[in-house]
Amino acid sequence: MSQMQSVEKQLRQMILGLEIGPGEKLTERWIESRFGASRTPVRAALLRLETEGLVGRDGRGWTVSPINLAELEQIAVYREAVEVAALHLTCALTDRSAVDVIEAMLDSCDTDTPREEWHRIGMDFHIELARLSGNEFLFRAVRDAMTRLSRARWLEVRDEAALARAWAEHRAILAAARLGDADEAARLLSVHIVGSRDRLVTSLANDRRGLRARGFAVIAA
Amino acid sequence: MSQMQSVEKQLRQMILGLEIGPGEKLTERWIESRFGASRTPVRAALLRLETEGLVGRDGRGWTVSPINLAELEQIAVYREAVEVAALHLTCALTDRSAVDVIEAMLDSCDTDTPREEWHRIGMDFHIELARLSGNEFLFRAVRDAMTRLSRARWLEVRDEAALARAWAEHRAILAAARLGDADEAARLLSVHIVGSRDRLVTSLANDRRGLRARGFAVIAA
DNA sequence: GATGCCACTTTGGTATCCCAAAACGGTATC
DNA sequence: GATACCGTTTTGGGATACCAAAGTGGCATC
Repeated sequence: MSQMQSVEKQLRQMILGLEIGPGEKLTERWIESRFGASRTPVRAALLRLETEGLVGRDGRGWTVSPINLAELEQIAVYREAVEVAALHLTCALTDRSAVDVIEAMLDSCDTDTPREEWHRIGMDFHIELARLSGNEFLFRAVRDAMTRLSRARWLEVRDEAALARAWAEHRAILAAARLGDADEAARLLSVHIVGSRDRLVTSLANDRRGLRARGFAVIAA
Repeated sequence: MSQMQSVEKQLRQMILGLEIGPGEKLTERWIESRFGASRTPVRAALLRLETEGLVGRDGRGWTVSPINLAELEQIAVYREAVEVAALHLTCALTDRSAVDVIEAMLDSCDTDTPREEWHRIGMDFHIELARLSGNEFLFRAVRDAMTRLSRARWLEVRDEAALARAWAEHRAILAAARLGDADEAARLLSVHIVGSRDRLVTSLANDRRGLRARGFAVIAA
């Protein structure tokens, strides 16, 4: 793997894993020494992460994107549009057996499963469901949206009740999709996305003080 | 403006204007000498254009993305999802007077207007309409989708009848939006997008031979 | 004439150097 | 103690040097 890909991957992982806090300043030289690469691949990685919305410009320098509650709300609307469209396509397929694979993903989580797994699979559910549509653009849109939501979702995953609820909703969506009931599946998906957004924004707004205390920049809605 | 932005802008313009043909090979050294910049800004520009889908990797090197009919069809589905969602938001606004500005854009085109203007305004109609929604993600999705469609649309703009039809459909969409009739506006928009896609793919499939003769790579649906 | 092979060239990936501008820090001044 | 000023350091943007690998062309061979 090229250095550029390596730096990009590791830096993304650190940002998404909150090892580098939202709002934190980044310098190309720090990344360079941290990962043992020269500035050329570092700059390439930063340019990519910028288009993903994970880092941004702060004047002349670089900053890890803050958690932005207004942005989270807009992403939910965006997700609703693209995920519902993808789900309609999937329900129109004659062979919808692939939903079983996604159901198996959900099943693989139990009480012994670490938080990181719940977090990842909660996102992959939506991403893989979108992939089934066969539309590359809808798929990428969902994947990119989930990436942007990833950091904020670390909070939701700490709430057992919210997690159980999300999994139940995921299963209901799959059940409707398996039957080919596009309208019902889409309705359930919309409710799920809007509900998740509300719970997420509410708990973030409540925890805002705590997040700030951890040095995380949080921008209000 | 930085060299990077300058190179990116000029290269994008050359690609979108078909001055560099779809499928053509690019070397960093050629771009470097063509625009009088060093490889650093050239590289940054290529990385950006790659995320826009205008250039891609061909093994180790760079290639101007070919015209891909299958991709055009998928983009239409994606556009339909995001543009309809944006239009619903716009129709829900209490102040929809901004649609008049968009109508004025359409009015500015007459028989004396050069093809380039029709082409640009035909895209801006959709982009600006999405911007009215106030949702940054829907807006960017539409803008990026139109960018990807831009090159293929050069063909449609040569067809007077198609142009007149598109403009009439644009006006009908605005009329429904002005009244706040979201469902009717969305229906008209869907019909417009699907119809445009069909006409575009059909004429591209027909002209495929001619395009190939001009050295343009065209990938079938 | 077709084909395999080798030397040379070109190319993207990387490291490093230079520069102007911005950020920082210390000091003198009020 | 606050503040304005100036020299130093740091930083991102750009240019260039170097390298390994892929590509190219010509020559020898069959």
